[in-house]
Amino acid sequence: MARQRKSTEAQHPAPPVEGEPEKRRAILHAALKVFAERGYHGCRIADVAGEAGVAYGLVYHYFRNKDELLESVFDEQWRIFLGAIRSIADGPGSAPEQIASVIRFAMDVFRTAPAAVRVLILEVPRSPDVVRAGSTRQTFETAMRLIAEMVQRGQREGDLRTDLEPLVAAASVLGVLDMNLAGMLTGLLTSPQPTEEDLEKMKRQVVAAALGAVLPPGSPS
Amino acid sequence: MARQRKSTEAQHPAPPVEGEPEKRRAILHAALKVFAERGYHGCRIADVAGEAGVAYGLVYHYFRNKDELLESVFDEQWRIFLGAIRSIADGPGSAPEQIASVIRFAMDVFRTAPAAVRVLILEVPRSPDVVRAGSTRQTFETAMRLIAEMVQRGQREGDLRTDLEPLVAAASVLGVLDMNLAGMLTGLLTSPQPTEEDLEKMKRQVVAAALGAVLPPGSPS
Amino acid sequence: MARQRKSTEAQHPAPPVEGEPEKRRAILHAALKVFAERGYHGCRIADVAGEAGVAYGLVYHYFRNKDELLESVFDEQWRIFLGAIRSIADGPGSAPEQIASVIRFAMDVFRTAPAAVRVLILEVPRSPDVVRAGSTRQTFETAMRLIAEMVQRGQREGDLRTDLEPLVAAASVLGVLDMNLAGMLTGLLTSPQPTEEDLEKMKRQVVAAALGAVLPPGSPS
Amino acid sequence: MARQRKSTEAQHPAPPVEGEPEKRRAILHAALKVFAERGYHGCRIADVAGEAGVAYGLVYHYFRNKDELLESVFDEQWRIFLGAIRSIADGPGSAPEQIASVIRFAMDVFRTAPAAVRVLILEVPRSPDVVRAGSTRQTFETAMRLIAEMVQRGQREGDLRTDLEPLVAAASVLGVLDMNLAGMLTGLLTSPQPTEEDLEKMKRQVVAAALGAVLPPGSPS
DNA sequence: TATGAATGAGAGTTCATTCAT
DNA sequence: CATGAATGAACTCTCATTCAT
Repeated sequence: MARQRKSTEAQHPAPPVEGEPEKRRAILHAALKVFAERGYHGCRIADVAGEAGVAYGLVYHYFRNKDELLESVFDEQWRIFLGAIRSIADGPGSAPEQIASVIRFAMDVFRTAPAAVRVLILEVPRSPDVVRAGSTRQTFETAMRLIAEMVQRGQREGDLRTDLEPLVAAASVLGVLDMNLAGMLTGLLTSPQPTEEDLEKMKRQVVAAALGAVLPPGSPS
Repeated sequence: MARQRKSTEAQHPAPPVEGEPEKRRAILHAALKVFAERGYHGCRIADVAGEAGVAYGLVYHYFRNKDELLESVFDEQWRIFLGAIRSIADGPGSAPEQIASVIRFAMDVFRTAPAAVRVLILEVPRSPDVVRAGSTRQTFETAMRLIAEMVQRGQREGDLRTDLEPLVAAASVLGVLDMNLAGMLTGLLTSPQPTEEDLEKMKRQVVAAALGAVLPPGSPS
Repeated sequence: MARQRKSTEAQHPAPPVEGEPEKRRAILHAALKVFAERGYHGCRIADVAGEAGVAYGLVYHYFRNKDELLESVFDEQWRIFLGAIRSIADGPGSAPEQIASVIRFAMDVFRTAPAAVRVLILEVPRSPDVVRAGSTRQTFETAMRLIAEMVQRGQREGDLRTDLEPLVAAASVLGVLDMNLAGMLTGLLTSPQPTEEDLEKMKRQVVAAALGAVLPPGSPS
Repeated sequence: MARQRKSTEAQHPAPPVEGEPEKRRAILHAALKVFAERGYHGCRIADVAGEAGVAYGLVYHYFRNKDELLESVFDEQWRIFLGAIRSIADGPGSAPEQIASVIRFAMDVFRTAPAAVRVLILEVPRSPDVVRAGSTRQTFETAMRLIAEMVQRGQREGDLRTDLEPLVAAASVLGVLDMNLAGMLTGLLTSPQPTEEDLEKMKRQVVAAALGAVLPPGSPS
């Protein structure tokens, strides 16, 4: 299982798939960048091709159409995130510790690849139905369900509060993560180019808030 | 002071401003609906005009262009939400109680006007920069700051945990709310047309999760 | 004959017709101004109404449509010019002297009402066929023919060269006038706001050039 | 020096620039025709594309927008005229002879390419400011200045009257040419499809009139 | 593979004109 | 007379997609 990643370290840019044409990678990479900068509708095929240093028509050689291109971008990014979640879930630690790891992973990725995070956080849930309904939607739900399973285990083991349905708890954890990342991206919570120290402080707080939402009311932090 | 609203009950559709032309209202109302259904880019002026039962050009009689129209929609919806938050902040109750009231208000609005919520939650951040950067952005930040002030008071009075910066705490509360609403809108957390009972249950859980994120670790629910 | 003008002095703005509604005049006056500033296609009914300080629809009360409005503007201005030419033609003086008077009159008008000249010189031929084909065209041709008649008399009386057909001679005279006025309007021949002295010098030269075109080759200036 | 033209013969349609895409030429050619027929505002991009037998969007592949397209048409036509003037100026002959050549050249072009002349004479000075202010304006002024330089030489050499400023003299020459061409175009001076003989007669007369405007008063024709 | 010319449906915007008051 | 809301046809420009080379 070459794609299985055991480490939870942020890994960007995406893993080079052996045998994948170099220009295809370039296009995908450019798409991520342009997409992050301009959003789904503001990003034109011409921009992507230009950014990739590739001819117009080549994009259509590798991708059926715009939607497929962008869905590929989503998928790739999510696959990475999903892989990390799976690794964490399969690894050791109590449910709260695993949830904290997931949050930390996401915050770490933000440090090295804010563009990717911007796409995942801000654009995914806001793309047209074609994309939303496709594999991306499924992938997003998968992430949610993986977290929900963690929660379920935590509830069984008495580490997490039981008055929240697992999916609601998972949504709450991801919501805390999402909105804080959005706040960082838009410069509301940190300066647009935060220092390492800023990021560490944010990481601690976001972990604390996310766990607070799902820990049993009387439990110590 | 007719505009001052003391109740936190959901109030939709938007208050009729006296002297405002009826057709302008119709256009605004139609825009909200079409916008919620199709998103910013999927919604064409022709659709709005059609939905409002009004001639194409009239939209341009009342609004300079598409951006301004949609910004007006945003503003109106946010103003309502903001008004509610202000009323709650100015009213009685401890910080945690006030925060719970804000969440409950938003969940109540969802019951009566899911389209409005869909627009606020899913569409606002995906809109083009013109809109994002305009008054909408400001309005959103204002909401965040109002919650942050509530948090600050709660921290002073010993009701809320002090290890979170107020803005981070506010982002976390809104994140929990946002992601759960998004989950309801997309049918992930509830059926697309949830029953009253479903909604009540969701409301309780979301309030619990949001408060959990900001209450002191050892405090009872 | 109140409209018959014996003097060749520039008379602007146009003569108030008794019984003509004041607002109609205002509209006509505004149309001349806006038209001169923005040209036929750049001039919108809204601009004219705004400039006249009058409601939108009132323009359509007094004029059937845009073409008729602008044709009225043309007509009025040309009627003035035509009236002057007729006065001159009916008055004393040899053909060359009369032609010189026509040129001087036009140059004088430019001094007091450049907007009117701009419309007559630059806008008439660029207008849509409806206008060109209408009374304006006729009026323009009338002016040409009046000059041609002057030329004819001059040829009979031995004051003007006979190797030019009268209409060609007339076109040449008007051409010299037209292009020099255009050069003044665009700032190519004089500064955009020429002094009195500049204008006097231009007047002398234009008269000299125009006459040169039609005088017999060997005649003294 | 392929582009250098020593002959003053009318050369239309425009010279094929090697390496220029065929369809670009077709569009430019169609634009000249449609433009001449309908004028700047009456000519729609769809018409041009249709006339060129080309898809709508291709026009925008080669030209940024309508203004740029039409400015290109202007420029090309003027460049040809300008080239001819330069050739004449650089060639032999006294100033009056050169001026006569310029007039004859223009009249010859009219015979072979009335559309081009219509555009240059009737449309250029009447286009929107964007165009007027662009390179076209400059080109027009260049033509004027070239003639003015001819005049200046003629004045120095005693062939032309000295009581006219060179630019005024140039404007007068071009004015005679312009108004007579306009008269021919509109059918006022000749039938709309004049015979060769008509044209020859017109040519002689226009040359005579134009020279008359600038020759010393007492000089023989 | 790779290129970029070519296509054309679609959307936003303008503005002359009408009409109820 | 006077107003300005209401209408909708027309036109420019964009951009995803195709295709010949």
